[in-house]
Amino acid sequence: MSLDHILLGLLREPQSGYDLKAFFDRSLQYFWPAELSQIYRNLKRLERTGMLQSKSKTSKIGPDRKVYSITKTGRQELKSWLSDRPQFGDERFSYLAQVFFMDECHDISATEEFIREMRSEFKERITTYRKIDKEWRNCNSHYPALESESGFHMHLTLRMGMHRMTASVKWCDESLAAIQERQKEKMISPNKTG
Amino acid sequence: MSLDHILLGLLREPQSGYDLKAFFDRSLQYFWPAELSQIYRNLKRLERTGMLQSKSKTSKIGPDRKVYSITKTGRQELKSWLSDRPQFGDERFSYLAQVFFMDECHDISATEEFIREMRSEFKERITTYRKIDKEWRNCNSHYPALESESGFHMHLTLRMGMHRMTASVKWCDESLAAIQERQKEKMISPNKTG
DNA sequence: TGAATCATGTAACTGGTTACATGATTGT
DNA sequence: ACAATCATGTAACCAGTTACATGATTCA
Repeated sequence: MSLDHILLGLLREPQSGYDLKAFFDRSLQYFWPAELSQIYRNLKRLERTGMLQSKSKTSKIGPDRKVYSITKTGRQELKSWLSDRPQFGDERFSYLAQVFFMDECHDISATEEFIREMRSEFKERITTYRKIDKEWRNCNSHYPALESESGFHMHLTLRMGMHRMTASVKWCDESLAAIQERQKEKMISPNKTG
Repeated sequence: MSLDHILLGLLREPQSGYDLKAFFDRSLQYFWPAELSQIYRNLKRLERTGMLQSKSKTSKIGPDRKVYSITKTGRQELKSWLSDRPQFGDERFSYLAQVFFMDECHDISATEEFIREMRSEFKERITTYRKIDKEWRNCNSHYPALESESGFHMHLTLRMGMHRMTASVKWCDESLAAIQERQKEKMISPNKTG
């Protein structure tokens, strides 16, 4: 179960559930979104099973917080997950399913508009990833060098995001061009399509 | 809920649950995997809510099958889903989470091996997508022209898969090169990393 | 004093997986 | 006769979402 392992990974630095949520929303959410309610639930279970321990801490800012940190058992479990083979085959993309069936609309300009919206989302992601990269550079002077080990691996996932989003934008352009090309052809030699 | 809508989309051609599962495994599974048990459950609900209707058909090969087809209400629901804006923000990739935390292993060659396995999976996907493309070409002489409307949209999603998998392979090569580069540097001027 | 936000949670629900049950048909 | 596979399902479970409850703290 990935969320459990992600929490273990993040809790090498002791943190509260609230802090963890903030971190998810700043970076991890792009490959593993999580809701606060679920984070709290899983933290509880991980403590019950001995993977985590917690203590209440009063803080200058805001009410008391429950700070979790990883135990020896937890670290073992984390390592065992990391030495698993890469886990594929669970990816779901609603928006691709939408494209797949969009001929039902019998209106190619609907597809065009849809792809333009996809394009702008992908572009925005690239900007966001660049911003995150800058933030991390500011926090850690070694980042993204291999010597700052954690930084290096975090950087790798960001690069994957950039590669994929760039490819996705290229796909949008290719698709929009194909649509326009074929519409031109149609105007010259019209054909039944319905 | 995407699975419901995907089933509606597929059932423009009347089919049984078993047939649908076969189709999922041949193509859709790459952006929306589904188990038989869940397909049957959702088909039942879609019939109860008037989106689908079914009739038993005896077949020459094998036992009776329950063939579902879409109703007017179902088609309306399908169209309303297709005219929604693209739905983002639900994507989950366990293997990227694994990379993100892999520094915990303190063993860069583990990362290397992991990325090599990713690479071979991505390569395999490209081959698979090409195979599917060929199959579809054989089934429909118009494919992937815009005139064969459904074919065109199906082709678009395949192209997205190819773009993304190609980009992912490039990421693997870039990452492996970075690791090797940095290991060379280390051998010349060794540094503490733990 | 009252709104915003910090912080932790619970309950009900929906979506998806795994394991199992059942029985017909086909091929050896 | 037996195994494989065709075909439909149920039950128990696990993961994730949405809506709501609670109360402290901060700031205008």
